[in-house]
Amino acid sequence: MIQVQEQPGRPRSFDREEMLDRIVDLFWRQGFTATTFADVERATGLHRQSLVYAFGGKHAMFVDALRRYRDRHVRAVTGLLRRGGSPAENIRAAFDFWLADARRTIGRGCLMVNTAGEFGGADGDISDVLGEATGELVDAFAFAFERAQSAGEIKNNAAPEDLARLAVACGDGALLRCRTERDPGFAEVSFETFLTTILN
Amino acid sequence: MIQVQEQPGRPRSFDREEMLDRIVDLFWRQGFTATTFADVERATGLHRQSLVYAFGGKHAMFVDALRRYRDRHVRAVTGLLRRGGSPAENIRAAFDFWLADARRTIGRGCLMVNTAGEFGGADGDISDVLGEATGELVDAFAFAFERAQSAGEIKNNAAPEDLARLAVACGDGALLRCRTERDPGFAEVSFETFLTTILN
DNA sequence: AAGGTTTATGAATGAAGGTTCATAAAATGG
DNA sequence: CCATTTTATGAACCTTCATTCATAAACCTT
Repeated sequence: MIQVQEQPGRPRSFDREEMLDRIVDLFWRQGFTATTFADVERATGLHRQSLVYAFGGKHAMFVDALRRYRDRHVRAVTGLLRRGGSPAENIRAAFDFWLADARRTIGRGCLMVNTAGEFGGADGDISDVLGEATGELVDAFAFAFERAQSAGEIKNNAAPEDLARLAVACGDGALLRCRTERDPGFAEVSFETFLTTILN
Repeated sequence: MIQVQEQPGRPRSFDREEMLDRIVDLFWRQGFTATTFADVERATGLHRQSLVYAFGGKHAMFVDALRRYRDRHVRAVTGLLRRGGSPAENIRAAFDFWLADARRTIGRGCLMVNTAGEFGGADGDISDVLGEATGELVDAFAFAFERAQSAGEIKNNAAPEDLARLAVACGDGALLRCRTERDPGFAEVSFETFLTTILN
């Protein structure tokens, strides 16, 4: 059971959130099935049972990690897209964020993308997180594209939601390539070509 | 050991290629790790040891399946792109092929994309097949884009190789979405938007 | 200080799954 | 027809791995 230290009892000797970050990295690198409890023990320095107490089993732990990844990475991008100022600049900033992330995490790609490939629609909890994250991303891009069109920053007159889907498809596909290749060059070129083609 | 029936001996009672097609479907649906030998036995109706004789273990079997998928699906697309006639039409035909495939194989996406997400660069044999397939695809798109530019069929003057990478990123990202969602609408919109934006 | 509650640690459990062994069957060649 | 080779089938094996049990430790409340 997942406990939250409301009742008296021995206090937790570690920072749950910090450990969750390490677990995110682990799943990000290895995927769900390839990651064993022994791996998590090694990465966190915690005992197996402590992990169960804190996160409640491997599957629940993974869903937690996925949600945290969404909070840290996906919502960072949507935040950029929903800023004020120039929407075209925000769109560029979103892709730049992805690129910076890719350069910092060589060989990992995107946990959402990797998980989609590994599970597909087989697992309900996981599909929910993936679907929500994609929806948030598409909505944020659509918001920015609509503003960009209104402001006359882009000529392309396709529906903002359609442009948004194309942007997400391009992003996901490029980040997938960042998982198999150690060189983010594919993503750099894809993004740059997308931006110069769509923006202006 | 993988044998080829050159020496005398009891002949194989099944069609190896036909069974490989069923195995491709299985891995395509479930991925590598989630697919068990019992699953393969069920899908093929063969005995476990017969599978080992014919394909040589789970890993080798998967690599075989991946190569077959490349032959059947990836090279179908590159074939379209390398046809004579209108390169713009060929490019559209490539995306149409992907769409038709997606409609026929709901919830599966693309085996190459799924595998990239599941393994990343962890496995040498698999990475080789994935890398080769991506390379062939990018080259074929670049070939078509270059011809399209020369023929004046598209205005976009970005480097053909760059447009090719963008096309592949868009394709992969959309097919990934076809794995998590049962509706290929995301891919339809992404492709259509890409084509109307890039082609003329 | 004592009871209750939560965490820490070590060990055991039990199932799942890929691989291998062993024997029978079916074909070819001399 | 016998030897050899390959496939077919059933069973056993052995590792891996997630889960659970059991006991000690730490903290809060009364």
